[in-house]
Amino acid sequence: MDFKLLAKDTHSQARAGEITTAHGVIQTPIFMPVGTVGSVKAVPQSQLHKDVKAQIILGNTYHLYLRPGTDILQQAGGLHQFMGWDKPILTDSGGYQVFSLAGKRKLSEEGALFQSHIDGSRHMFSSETVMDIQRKIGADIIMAFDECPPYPSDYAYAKKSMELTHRWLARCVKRLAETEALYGYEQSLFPIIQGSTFKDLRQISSKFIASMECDGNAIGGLSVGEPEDIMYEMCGLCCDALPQEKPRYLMGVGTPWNILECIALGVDMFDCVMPTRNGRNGMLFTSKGIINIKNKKWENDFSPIDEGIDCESSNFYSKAYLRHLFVSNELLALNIASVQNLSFYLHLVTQARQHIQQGDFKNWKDNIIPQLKHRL
RNA sequence: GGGUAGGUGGCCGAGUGGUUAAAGGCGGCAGACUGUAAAUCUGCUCACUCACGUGUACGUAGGUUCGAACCCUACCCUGCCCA
Repeated sequence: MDFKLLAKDTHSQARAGEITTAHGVIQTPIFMPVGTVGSVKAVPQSQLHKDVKAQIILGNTYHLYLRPGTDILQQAGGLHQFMGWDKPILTDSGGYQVFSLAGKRKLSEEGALFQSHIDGSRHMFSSETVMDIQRKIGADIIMAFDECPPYPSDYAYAKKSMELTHRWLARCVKRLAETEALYGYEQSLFPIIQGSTFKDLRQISSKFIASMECDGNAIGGLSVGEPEDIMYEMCGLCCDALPQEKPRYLMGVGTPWNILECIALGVDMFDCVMPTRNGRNGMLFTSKGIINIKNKKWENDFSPIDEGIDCESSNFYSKAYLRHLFVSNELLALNIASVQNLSFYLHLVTQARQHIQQGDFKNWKDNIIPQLKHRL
């Protein structure tokens, strides 16, 4: 994997760059749609290409391991082949499931003992198993196994958890070095900064993560319920401590304005379930603001969903029609809303990139954010 | 004409003397959702009042009772069966 820094904003830390992987180029800053189980929910691969213009998508190690399982993925020749996606893929390690499935797991030095949310069966996830599974999935970018502590966490717990994540990281790096890619192309490991909302822990973690000299670095443990300003503070602090010449990935963030603010702090990559999940629940992100399409006020609004972006379904279908599909529980609603939101997110980061290259990103961002937050 | 079952809030449907402004579902109106256990979850949904509360409500009209959606009488209406 290769990262080229192409431009820097004049009044912020925002950067424009280019990541080159075995499956193609990613122009940063970038938003990566989440496709947990090998599917960006409700959106076919063809639309990810044509309408959303996704450059890279996410998969999840924990979920793919449980279903369809590594045997099937290996037989298919890896996740790219299996799902018919020839652009880059990033897999999360299952570290987030250590957090979100907290009730179904036991932590130890060795790793996390999970109870499957599907059938209750028990599975041990460790640095080694997670690296091996990600070899079999075959994503271009793979994530280190980490613990994502909840918010709020007390200092002692946050420190202990961070140190565990660091020890797990060392094991991930070692395991990856001892094994080979299965499908003939390189896989890059990204380590993850933790440290909850404590500045000194974030500093320590950033330094440690950077010292591993991986191809890129990730900021984890944010957007788990903490106030936005704390998230920005932690994010900025991590970015400042990370090397310039490597991509920075802020995991799980966020709203459109979160993304712009964090681009300004120096983040290059984002992922979030918000555009897809909230879309399926009737919340639309558009270039004019936020729409709850189930609300009665859209009943007879026959204007296009969002004319501000270059996406066929956003221009073709009306708000009134999409509302009708939601109210009628029609499956097409889920697709249109998800495609709208993802297209908007990708459009937003593309615009951000252009403004960074022009050097006026900060000004543009400050002007556009009130509009992004505006509820229509 | 005879018999029989039944008429409950926008709809369907529980409830058969007090704890019932009336279960539950649907429909309706809002809100939440941030490395996906999520096509999910949470409120509200008779009227007036910020609220305490008050007033109307279980086909209609009477009656019994301290007290009725629930018991009695008459009437109206609906489904089904027989002529």
